[in-house]
Amino acid sequence: MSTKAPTSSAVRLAAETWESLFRSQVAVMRRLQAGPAFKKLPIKEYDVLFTLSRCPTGKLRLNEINDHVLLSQSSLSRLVDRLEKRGLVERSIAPDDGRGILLGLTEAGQELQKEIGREHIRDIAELVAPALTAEEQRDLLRLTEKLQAFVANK
Amino acid sequence: MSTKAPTSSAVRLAAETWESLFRSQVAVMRRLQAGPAFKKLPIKEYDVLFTLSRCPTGKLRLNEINDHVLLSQSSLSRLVDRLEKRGLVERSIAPDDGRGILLGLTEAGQELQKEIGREHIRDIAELVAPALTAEEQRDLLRLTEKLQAFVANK
DNA sequence: TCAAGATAGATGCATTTGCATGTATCGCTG
DNA sequence: CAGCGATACATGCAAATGCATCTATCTTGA
Repeated sequence: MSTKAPTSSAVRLAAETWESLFRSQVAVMRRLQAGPAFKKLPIKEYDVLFTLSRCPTGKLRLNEINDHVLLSQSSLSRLVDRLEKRGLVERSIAPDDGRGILLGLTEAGQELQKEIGREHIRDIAELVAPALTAEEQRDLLRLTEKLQAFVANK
Repeated sequence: MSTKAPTSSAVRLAAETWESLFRSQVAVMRRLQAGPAFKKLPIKEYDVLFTLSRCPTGKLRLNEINDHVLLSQSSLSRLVDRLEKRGLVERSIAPDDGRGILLGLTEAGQELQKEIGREHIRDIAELVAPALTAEEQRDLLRLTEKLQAFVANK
């Protein structure tokens, strides 16, 4: 395996790249979460509904969801409590693992996700589409996917 | 001014791009904040020290700092309280605006920032540098800067 | 120049978060 | 197959966060 020391310029480039990725995410997120759609439901809670809506089976384990969001396990547990109290999701015991909890959207949860989602995707498009050409967006998509894939397997 | 309606594929591309940018940020941030350096100081508090350390004058207004972080004004105010109580920063009144507060690093704040910064930049490099080539990193840097610049002036 | 609205930052209070820990189930090993 | 460490999720509690509001200062316009 390769263990050559990184040059200081390589370290600097990586740091600047991350810094810029991070700040751009902050700038975009700030705008998005200020949108009127997120008066109904905080964006972090929406994100869980969204994640469930994208899942082919319609149900996900809490630990799988936890990998997608920047929240501790206990915070996610209580966030799901809130969603459940509002009747937007339902917990059920994972059939293949008695410790696990499967989370699924209720009818009301699906509807609210779609409703917020329509506004949200419009806000995203207004912010991102005019900032970068289609080709630049495809590049950015590819690079962030590659970065994420690497980080996930480490 | 141009007001042509975006095509649905353009909307979809923008949404996927943002989603990927966001998830990659979550994945990287999760790793970074788990680093041992952030036992000493939470990453959000470090970020304020870092921002101050990068500033040519060494001092910044609270509202300027607030633009860089994903925190409400009141949360930043109290975060700065904590930093001040630990002797890492000092508040002073902005000379040109009696309402404004200038924040600067103390000696101890500079030292702690450098100390954490050394570990932090190493973690970043270990995560980002092997994931993307130097050219890819330069592309990602350029694209996220462009996105951020657009969002900032909107 | 002074009154009215705007802006910067601080603070009370309810909500959200994370850490440490608890409970239950799983999987492995002897 | 019994026991023991590991894993999944929940919960008590202290700390952090955001919203609404407050105070102080600035800016504008009559």
